[in-house]
Amino acid sequence: MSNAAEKLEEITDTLRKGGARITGLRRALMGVFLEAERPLSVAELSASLKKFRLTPNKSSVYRELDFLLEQRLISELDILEGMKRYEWRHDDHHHHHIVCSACGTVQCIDLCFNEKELAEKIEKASGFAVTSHILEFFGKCAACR
Amino acid sequence: MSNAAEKLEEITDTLRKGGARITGLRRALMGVFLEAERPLSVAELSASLKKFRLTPNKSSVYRELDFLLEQRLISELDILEGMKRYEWRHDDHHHHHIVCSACGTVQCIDLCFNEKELAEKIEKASGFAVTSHILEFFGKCAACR
DNA sequence: TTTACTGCAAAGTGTTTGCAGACTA
DNA sequence: TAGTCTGCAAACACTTTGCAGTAAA
Repeated sequence: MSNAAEKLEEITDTLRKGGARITGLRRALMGVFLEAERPLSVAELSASLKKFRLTPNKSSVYRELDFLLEQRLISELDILEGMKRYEWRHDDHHHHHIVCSACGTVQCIDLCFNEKELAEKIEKASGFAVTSHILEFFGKCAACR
Repeated sequence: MSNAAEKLEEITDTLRKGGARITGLRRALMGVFLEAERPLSVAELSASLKKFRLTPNKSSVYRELDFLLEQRLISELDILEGMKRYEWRHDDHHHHHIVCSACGTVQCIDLCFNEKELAEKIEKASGFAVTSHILEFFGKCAACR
């Protein structure tokens, strides 16, 4: 399906209207993100970019990630790895992750858990106003078991 | 209450029997942890140690944390801060945290949420065997609102 | 042509390691 | 005394920054 390609064109148009330029790195990075179904580390992103015959400097990658974060096109994830991961904000769809402690892979999962109820309880009990949360599971993936 | 002091003596005895030595840093660090009711960063730990007139080298602190982790006396927490936090394993009591994005403080909270049920669902759906999880809330604490 | 973006090198964090010396038991 | 622990300095991994040059529109 060319759904990803269409989406990419739509986004680049918007970005251009905002004064941004669509460089090879930018287009390629967005392409990688749009196809990925899990959060990627900077190392994984750089590796994927090689498929586009791009070997950008790591500072460019970090700067591009900052840009995409500012545009709220991707989000940042930090889970006990000593490095961050980034994932496309597909329709801003909230979800959680399962992290395999054997192979290190991070996958996305949909879950319904009583988050609103919990946030209310917390606010009543401690006066803490919850604005967001993270819920991540660790264990062994099917392949590693 | 001298509960903490008693507990400390009990632990040091056990550690000594295991061949470990109870140095000033070790005793002080355990003291800080036993009194803390929230996860502490290395910087916070070092600051607290000054109260015991101790200004240990940071590598000693990290090594001591490794030791306490090995002994399963503390646990490690990693949440979008670019640094780790450590907390005493009070009776190995599982709990979660609320992180204030204004002042950066991390507090512990007790919660009952359907974690076992969720783990089962995940296993059925993806074959992923869940062994642990983290659930952290972000927002503004009562003092910062 | 304008100015957003890039590469390079250097610096900044948080953390780890090797080694010689200090201190607990 | 024996062996664990410590301080120091240097190295580490990941990330950020300054600056001069490149390229998108």
